[in-house]
Amino acid sequence: MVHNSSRITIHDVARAARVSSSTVSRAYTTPEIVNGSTLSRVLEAARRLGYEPNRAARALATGRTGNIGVVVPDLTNPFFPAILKGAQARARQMGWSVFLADTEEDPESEYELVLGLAKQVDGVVLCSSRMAAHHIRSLWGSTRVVFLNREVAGAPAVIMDAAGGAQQAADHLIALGHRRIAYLRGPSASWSDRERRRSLRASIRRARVEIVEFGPLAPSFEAGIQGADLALASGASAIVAFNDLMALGVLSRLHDRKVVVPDDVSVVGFDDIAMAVMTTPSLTSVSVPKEEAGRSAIDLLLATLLDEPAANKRLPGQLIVRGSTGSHDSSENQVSRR
Amino acid sequence: MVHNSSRITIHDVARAARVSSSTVSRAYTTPEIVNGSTLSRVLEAARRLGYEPNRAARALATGRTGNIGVVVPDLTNPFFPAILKGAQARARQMGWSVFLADTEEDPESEYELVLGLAKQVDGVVLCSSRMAAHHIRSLWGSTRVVFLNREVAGAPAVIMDAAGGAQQAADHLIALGHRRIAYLRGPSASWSDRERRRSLRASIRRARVEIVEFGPLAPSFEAGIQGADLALASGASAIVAFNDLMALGVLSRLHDRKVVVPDDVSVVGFDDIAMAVMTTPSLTSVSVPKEEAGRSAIDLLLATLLDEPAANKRLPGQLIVRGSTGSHDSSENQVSRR
DNA sequence: ATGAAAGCGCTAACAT
DNA sequence: ATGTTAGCGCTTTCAT
Repeated sequence: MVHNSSRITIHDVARAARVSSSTVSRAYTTPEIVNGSTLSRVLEAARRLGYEPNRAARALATGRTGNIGVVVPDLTNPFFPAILKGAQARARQMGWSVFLADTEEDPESEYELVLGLAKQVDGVVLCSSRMAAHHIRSLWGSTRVVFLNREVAGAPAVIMDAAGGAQQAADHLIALGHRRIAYLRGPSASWSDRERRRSLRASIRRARVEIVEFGPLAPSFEAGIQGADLALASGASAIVAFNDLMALGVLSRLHDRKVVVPDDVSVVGFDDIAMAVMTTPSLTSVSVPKEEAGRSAIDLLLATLLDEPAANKRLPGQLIVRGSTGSHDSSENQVSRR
Repeated sequence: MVHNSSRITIHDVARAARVSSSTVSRAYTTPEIVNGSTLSRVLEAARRLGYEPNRAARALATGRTGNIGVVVPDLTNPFFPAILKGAQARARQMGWSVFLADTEEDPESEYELVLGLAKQVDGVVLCSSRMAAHHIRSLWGSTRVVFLNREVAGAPAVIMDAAGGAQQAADHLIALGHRRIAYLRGPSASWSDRERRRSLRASIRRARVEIVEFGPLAPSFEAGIQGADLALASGASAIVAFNDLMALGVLSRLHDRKVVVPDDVSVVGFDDIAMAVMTTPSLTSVSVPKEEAGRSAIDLLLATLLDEPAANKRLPGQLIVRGSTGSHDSSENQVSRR
């Protein structure tokens, strides 16, 4: 019976504070233009009554929801919860709520999903988006979009320097003496995958090594198992996997196949386990600041939403944050990884 | 400039279909009471114009948001993303959106958070809630609540038979010959932890074993490391950890301390890795259907929201789904784990 | 079965 | 600096 939520309205507060409802409204939206004493009177009354603005009403009146969406390919991939955690925390801190969506690694449903989300949010963060380019373009009219770990011409993005990581991994393996390195690819629609392949191939020019690629593969534990077999069959002595989940699959498979010859096989994943050398199971982790990335994405999105200049800025570490407008030469985007 | 979202309203559709806006509204909310031909005419017009009801307006008019909140202690704990994934998928499938919140394992902020969420959602799913009992009670007036892995008298809940799992683990270890078993406790506010301790202690009566407890500890990898040291110092030959994350920490620590004596130490965690025996690193996983649990929680919540009887029902496997009203004797709640 | 009209709680011109 | 007035887009009596 009792609609206990948001029971008391702006009018109740107005009455209690002996002002009009507009003043109460202003006290919340533009406190700087209301008289100091009236302001405190209103706020006090609101506090006393336990008033909280009704989000739906506000959304209807302003056209802004106060919500943002975060879209990930697969929540089960440990890479994304960390990002999501950072994003959610920051959003809340700024007074925004986050809607969550999991695309199940499907580019098509990612598009549908975001389209649906668009109606309930002011903007979305697309993490490791697999969306087709033309869909991305058609999205632009519906809502604000910030990408995380995907570069799209002219779109604001937070990226984790995938190329730099791959290069670092390759150098590491080459230094260990590996001359035939297998790369287990991720999803074909993955921007990070393209970057890593490019970077890996570039290392061929820097050293006498061979890169053998397998895939595209699903970014999963199971695919890692499969990839391990492929890689071993190819005679590679080192394996670079698209992400941690695959790397773990590789490790598991190597173990099952009793591949324990010291320094024989190295495995590298790209999330937390950036360096996982089989024979030294204490993993050297070159951890990417995922929560930080999530937070940055929110900051970038909010900047976009508040129509602040969204100035191009660079954050500490290997994160690259870019506004949508900046014309950036490529050297600017190559931030070395430390 | 162009507000591309939800541009066209119910009136546009009404005009196009030559009916009143009320009829259009009815076509969406109570199609059964509108004439078949008018209905299809309206729907067709809506489709043609690409009409989508405005959620904010609907929320304002009805008082229902169409959103539900899912609250977890820590997204970084791999246990929760899986649940969340299931929950989110089911919610979307039923036309609901999910708001996400991470409490950072803090009971106080969990309460504040849910209180905040309550205004934007029709109900919440509290996963492994650490909330104080009196806060839970005071919440009842604000929003509908369904618990996941926590029993609260009279509250609807989906639980994963923590006690049964612990018993199974203990029996397993006892069968292996262990006589001094360490239990690394989880957070003190955890219902699952209480259940497991209770169940573990019960095993003392079934066999001549000793249970030594350590904690409460944070449900983290780091705490697992710490716990491993404590357990080893106590002379225990088997370690049961509150959850997978801790178990992994234990495994890591044991490895670092070169505890590799065959059959010397066993480690058991409770999430995916229900049975992880050190000397047989291929983990025997008694996986709990986490996504299924998430889905069930949504189903239960929606049933509550739709004022359907929320009949007590039991799902396949070790999941126990309970409505809020059922007076259940304890034997009913003890569902054996398979 | 359908239409007319009031109103959900808030914001945003437009006065003053 | 504050009050008045119209809506925002939908649902929902109440008529018909």
